[in-house]
Amino acid sequence: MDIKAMRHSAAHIMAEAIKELHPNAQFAFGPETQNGFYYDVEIPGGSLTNEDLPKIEKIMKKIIKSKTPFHHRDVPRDEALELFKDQKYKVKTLNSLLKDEQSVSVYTQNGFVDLCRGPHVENTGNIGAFAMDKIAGAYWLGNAENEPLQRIYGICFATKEELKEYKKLLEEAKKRDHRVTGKKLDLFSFHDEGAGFVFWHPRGLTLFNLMVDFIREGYRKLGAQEIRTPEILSEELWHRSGHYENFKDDMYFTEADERRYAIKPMNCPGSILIYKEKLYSYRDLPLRLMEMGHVHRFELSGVLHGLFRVRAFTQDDGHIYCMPEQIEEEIKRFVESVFYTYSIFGFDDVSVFIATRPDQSIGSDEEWENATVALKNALEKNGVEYGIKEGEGAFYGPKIEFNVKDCLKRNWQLGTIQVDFSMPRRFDLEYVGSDSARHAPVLLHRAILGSLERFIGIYLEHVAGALPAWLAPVQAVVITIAEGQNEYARKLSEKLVGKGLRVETDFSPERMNKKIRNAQLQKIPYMIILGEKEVMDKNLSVRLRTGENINGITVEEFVDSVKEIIKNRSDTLWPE
RNA sequence: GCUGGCGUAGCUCAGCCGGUAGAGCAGCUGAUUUGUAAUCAGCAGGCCGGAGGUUCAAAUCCUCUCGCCAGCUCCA
Repeated sequence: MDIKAMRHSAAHIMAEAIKELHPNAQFAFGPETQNGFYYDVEIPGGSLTNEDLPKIEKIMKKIIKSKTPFHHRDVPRDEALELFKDQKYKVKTLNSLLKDEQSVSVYTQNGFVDLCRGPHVENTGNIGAFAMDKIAGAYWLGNAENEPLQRIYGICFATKEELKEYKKLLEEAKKRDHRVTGKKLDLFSFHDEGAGFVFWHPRGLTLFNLMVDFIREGYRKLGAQEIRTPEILSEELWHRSGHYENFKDDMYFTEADERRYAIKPMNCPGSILIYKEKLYSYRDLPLRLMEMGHVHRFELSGVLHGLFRVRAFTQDDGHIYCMPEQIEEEIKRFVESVFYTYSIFGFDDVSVFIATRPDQSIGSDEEWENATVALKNALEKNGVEYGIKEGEGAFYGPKIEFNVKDCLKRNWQLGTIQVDFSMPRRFDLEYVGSDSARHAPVLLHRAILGSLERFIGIYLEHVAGALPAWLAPVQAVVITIAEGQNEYARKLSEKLVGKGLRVETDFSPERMNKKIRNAQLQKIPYMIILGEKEVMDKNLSVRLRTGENINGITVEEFVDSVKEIIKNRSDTLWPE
């Protein structure tokens, strides 16, 4: 059965139910979604509330039970205008989107008529499992200047089992919320004094820095050299780069000595200034620079969301200056690096897209065409399958996007590599070719994780806070059973720290059980339990976070095993 | 930014058709010295996000403001 048709049909049934409750309800659009459907409605002089959802659901069930057929017919536009004369949004649609159509498609069930292209299921009985979900605000045509509407969401699946599974995933996602994990594991916080700005706590910053180390290592392997550029640069620079006219509303500005400055929302202009420091030969290219660039963007208050959407973040931002014929090779190397990096984090389901020219953009048609073809060629020659995202490129050039699926099957866009012919021209970038003439290099913008902050949020949810040994801010905690072992524990801990491990001790006057519980809640990978026995035998009893016990090993055996796990960036805690 | 909801102890939350605040956990103190996810008891802790207003009286009602949450829109 076509799940899309089913969900879309469910939207019609919901509309019929709403019309039963509110005969004068005005319906806008009601499409299917990834997990169900919604319908945008306006209740003249009133509104729907959460209490209405069960009522709607009840009526929908009745309609489904009736197994009423969906009738399809094509009617002339004039007739449709008459038919929908009481539905102002349908009339608007007929007079805009469908204004050139001779006849339009109409579906009817139970006397409820809707302007709709279809397709639909045969009858209302063909709806699998559904549930009303929530009510949210929306606007006609998604524009806040237009009429406010209410978007009524439902979820719908072919079977009850799938619906149940989906609800379980939602619950699981709620449990894994990185904002909660961040608080519980004492990683980061947010404060009213700076909405959208992350405060990294000691443990969170340890994680952050370990991530940075790993990314740096990857970029080094790609032959990139790290730079750092200022966060405040003159406003004029941003006019030149084109960022000002495209994003001035989303930028922070400041002033000093009567000169206007912008807090950088992007790293490329800074990198470009370094490139312009000297004249490069074609032999120097590709020149690969990278920067852990801290950028500020004045995001709308309503979009802020934990680490996912912040107003200041760190990009693993790379800029490659190369000749056009080098693009393919650079993309090839980058793609390999991206897949490798994601696999280390346990993201094995990666999809690739090419995003093409958006409405608001700079550069000539020819440049866009060339750049887009270059991206396609690079992917095709490397056997990478990809989809197309029409009009979703950057304003200066097309891009390849890398999406991963996490363990809850949610999609996240992470990495990107973008071809840019525009910026080099705007900044008069040059290199001397083998023909002794000066040419403009191509600029490739690339990022593997995109935003470190956002990636950490995604990853925390992916692993539910249980960080692998190589990333755990505290790798092991030494837990004593009685005070008598504290001195020995202190020495042991110091020894382990000396070996390069991140180890803490728990000397709190609590029982061992409580200390273990606390360590478990902190998701610390290794708990070293010290009692009289271990002190006597000079060996260790290790409890893994998974609950498994490794008893009677020497300190050396422990260190070697953990170091091997860390070196391999393994997601298991103990060697096989 | 827009629509709707929310803001009470360090944390999670109760109290809210008005009569100046409560629980659990965490913290502190004392007792307990304990073998793989919470020992017991006591103590302390809050200008109820901020500013105005209504009222004899405001955590509770109203206005504004800041922040958070769910969406919309946006994302170089």
